[in-house]
Parts: sequence; structure tokens; C-alpha cells
Amino acid sequence: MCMKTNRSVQRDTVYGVLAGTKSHPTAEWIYDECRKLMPNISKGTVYRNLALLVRRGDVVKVSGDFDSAHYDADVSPHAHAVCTVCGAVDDCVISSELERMLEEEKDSCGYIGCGVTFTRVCDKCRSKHID
Amino acid sequence: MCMKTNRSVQRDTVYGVLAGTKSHPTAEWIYDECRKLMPNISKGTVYRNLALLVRRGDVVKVSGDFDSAHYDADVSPHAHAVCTVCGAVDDCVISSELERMLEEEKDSCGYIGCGVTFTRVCDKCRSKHID
DNA sequence: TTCAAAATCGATAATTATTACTGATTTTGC
DNA sequence: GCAAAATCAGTAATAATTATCGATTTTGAA
Repeated sequence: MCMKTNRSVQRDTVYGVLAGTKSHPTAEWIYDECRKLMPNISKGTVYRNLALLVRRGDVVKVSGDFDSAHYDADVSPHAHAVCTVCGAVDDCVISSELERMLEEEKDSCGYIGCGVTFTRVCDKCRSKHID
Repeated sequence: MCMKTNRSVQRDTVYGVLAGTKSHPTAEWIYDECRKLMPNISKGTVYRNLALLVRRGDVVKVSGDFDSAHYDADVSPHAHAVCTVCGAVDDCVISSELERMLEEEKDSCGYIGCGVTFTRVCDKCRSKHID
């Protein structure tokens, strides 16, 4: 059983599904994927374990404006780009200089975490809307 | 009627209430305040106008992890500090150097907006939890 | 000013995401 | 091996937000 998720095979599955994608999925998507591996896992179990993993710092919720929460198993400091049309979330490489400054700001003010979210219209949505 | 909100007195009220506070309130709080000024404004009207003001760029949703959305009439680029215990949102002064770098990143990548959210335990919550 | 078209409203119903509850099952640590 | 603690599946409940709809208000051209 995975070091990070020990004590339940369901928790291991939830974490494994999330860690295996770069799509920053919702709880619903994670639930669907988990059911492919473990057909009668319940939605409550997915929510409960996601909340626990977030509490433990093994998973982060993506900061942004969504109808439903998005999760990320990559807890290293990095920014996200969110499409204002379809809501898709992508990782966003920022300069190490900017990253350093954010870390410094965080540490000097005693903050726990920092989320940076840029908004945009993604390529897919832009190519559809040829206004 | 206000330049930014024209076409409806209800919209003007919603915007006025939001612009008159620095508390980054939820739709529910805004609704309660609006009712003090206009007792039979409906909740749907508050939600509809907030969504419209966000679409027009006169209001922003605060980026973060909340049970319900928080709004801000200050659309200038600035960061927020969110308490992980009570959810309170405060403005967060960041260095002009950091602000400049975020603007640069935004512009060079063609992003529309940028939200920076630090997490922390606020003074009020810290003083209660003397663990 | 007048009046039809467009926008907006209040009220309420419906939807959706998330959380809470419960008795059964699994895991842990002695 | 076994009792205590943790977790589960399933389901019910809650809370935030959106959709609908007939009535009212606002707009803009005649």
C-alpha cells in the first residue's frame, strides 16, 4: 500500500487516479475513474478521502472559480491557467524568479500556501469561437 | 444611475453594496445587505447581476477554496489572504516588484487575468485555538 | 410623447455539488 | 486471535447556484 495513502485500498485508488493524470480533475471525474478499477466504490468515499488527502497536504485543491472543485496531486509550487469558457485547467510554467518571490512573500508573512491562477480562453475554445 | 451598472436600479444596488465593503463577501451577504436598502429584491436578481458584473469585468470572483463564492469590486491586480479555518478573505499587499512580474507573465502569455491567493490561519482563529 | 421590443424583475422550482448519517466491514496493534 | 479504531457503501440531507416564467420596467425609434 502506498506510503502516502496507507490504511485503505480505496484511499490508495483515489490517490493513484489523481496522481496518474495531469488534467486537474473534479471529484466526479475521479469517482468515474475509480469505479473502473473498483466498481462499487462510493462517491462519499471519494469525497472523504480527497478531503483527508488535502488535510494531510498530499493533494491540493486548485484555486479558482469553478462550479465544482478541481484537485491536483502535484503539491509543488506551480501556477495554473484556467479557461474561462470550458473550465479546463493546465499547469503553467512560471519563471524561477517569480516562483522565488512568491515563496519569499509566503514565508515572510507566515502564510501556509500560495495559489496562482491565470485566466484565459484555451486554444480549443478559441478555435471554436471565430467571432 | 451608476456608469458601471446602468439599466437597472437593482444592479446598481448590488454593485454599490459590494463596492462599499472590503470584506469580500458572499452572494448571501450581499443579498442581506441589499434587502436593507430594497426589501423585496430577490436572491436570483443578486446572483444574476453578480454574474453579469463579473462577465463585464466590473467585479471579480475571489479565487480560492470556498463553500460559496466570494466577490470583490476592486478589480485592480492584488492578492488575497484566505483563512483556512473561518474562510475570511483579506486584501494582501504585495511588493510592486512582484506585482510587476505577475503582470508581465500575464501579458506575455496572453492571459486575461491573474489571481493570487495565500492561505493562512487568521489572527482571530489563531487566538481561539491555543493548542 | 408613444409604444413595441428588449431587458430585467420577483418568486419559486429544479439542479448540482458536497456533507452527514448508519449499520456493516476492514484494518490495526497488542 | 481479537477488541478497538478506522473506514466503507449506500442513502438521505443540506446548501449554493441556476433555470423558468409571467409581470414589470427600461429603451430607443417614430
